[in-house]
Amino acid sequence: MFKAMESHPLSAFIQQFIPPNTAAWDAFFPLLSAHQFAKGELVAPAHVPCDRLHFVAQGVARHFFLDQDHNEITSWFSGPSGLATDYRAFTTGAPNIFEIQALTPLETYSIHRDNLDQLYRQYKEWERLGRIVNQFYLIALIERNNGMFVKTARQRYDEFYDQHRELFNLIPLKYIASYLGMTLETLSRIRAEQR
Amino acid sequence: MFKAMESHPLSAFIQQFIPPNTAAWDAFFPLLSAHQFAKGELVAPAHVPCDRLHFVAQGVARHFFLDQDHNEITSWFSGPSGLATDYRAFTTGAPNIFEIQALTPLETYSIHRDNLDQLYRQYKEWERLGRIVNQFYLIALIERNNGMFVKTARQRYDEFYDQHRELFNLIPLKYIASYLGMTLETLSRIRAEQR
DNA sequence: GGAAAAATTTGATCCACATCAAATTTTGTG
DNA sequence: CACAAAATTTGATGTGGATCAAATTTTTCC
Repeated sequence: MFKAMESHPLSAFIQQFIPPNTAAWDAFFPLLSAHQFAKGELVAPAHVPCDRLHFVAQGVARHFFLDQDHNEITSWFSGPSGLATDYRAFTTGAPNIFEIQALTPLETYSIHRDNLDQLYRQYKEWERLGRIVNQFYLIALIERNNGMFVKTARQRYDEFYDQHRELFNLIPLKYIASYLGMTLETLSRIRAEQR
Repeated sequence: MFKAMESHPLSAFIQQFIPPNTAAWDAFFPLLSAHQFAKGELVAPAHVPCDRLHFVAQGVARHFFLDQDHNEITSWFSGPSGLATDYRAFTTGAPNIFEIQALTPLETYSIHRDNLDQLYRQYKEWERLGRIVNQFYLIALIERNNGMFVKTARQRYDEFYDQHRELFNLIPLKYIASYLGMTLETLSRIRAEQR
């Protein structure tokens, strides 16, 4: 399927954890399906059990859910090497609460839950990769949490801007405002006073 | 050290993931140290690299950090089977940002990072346990995050009260207020209008 | 290229919750 | 027990950011 396995879009990511050309390595790639999503398309519809884990190879997606007033709240952005899946739904089998939308043309590779479970069972290296990826996201979330309460809208914007300058001019500000827990108007005013 | 391994305070927890009386099971218990902390005591001081993972056996601890104005922000509570460690510091080797304080007399068992790494390397079952524990906390945090922004102070209180009634009358309200992202006064007024 | 749609800005007003201050109740301790 | 310290409540006032309403700019796409 891929002549040179090393050239698969996910190789660089996996290689951080699993040595190439081992059994654990080779077992993975044949299990992947490739997907393309147009800008605006949904990777998975809401309220449906979700059994594929999508790795982003190209593009940016946002995770969002609907609050009690049916406003869309953006909770995460995923770029290359990120995951475009409601992780809770995928791991627990519960229905999707989060929807994932392509914000640019999006290219993903997905693996079915059963196949991933199989990898976990068969290869210690995959358990390890799973542990480390979970750890990575856990720590990222702890940091995001920290003081989302404590910081002013201004501070949250400044930190996000420093970290993710590349997203501005690529995706609409309304999603960034939502992710940062403020209205579009507040974000606009913060950016105006900057200039 | 423990005559009947099954009676160790962590047995019930570990048993969910690892079958008793296997090599992976037996390897664990001799690596633990027991600790006692008095009410108010710190499990680990801030800004010091932290190399032991503490499992709570008895009591309640809080995780907190200092914001830019040197206010203590409570970010998590740990009861029995919970972890009383700055997980980020423990896993990455970075200095502690979070401090952990015993809110009641606290009993923990701790394992050194090197020994845990050893278990991970030696036993697939431990990699698996690590993966699942990470997954569990990740999902818990995703749920906490969800809409901490979106919900009113009132809603956050109601949900927390339903989930953790046992903490009220056990620990001071100021820590709960901080965890819920509101002032002590606001929490008090919410509780007053309830009655 | 030009009209429609989407995104962004700007302005006026409002409110949930913070802040500051003090009284009251509860808890811990010599 | 007593009293000092800590916790909680209650009151008065202030404010960051929400909400509502348009105007303006940018993007999309026929």
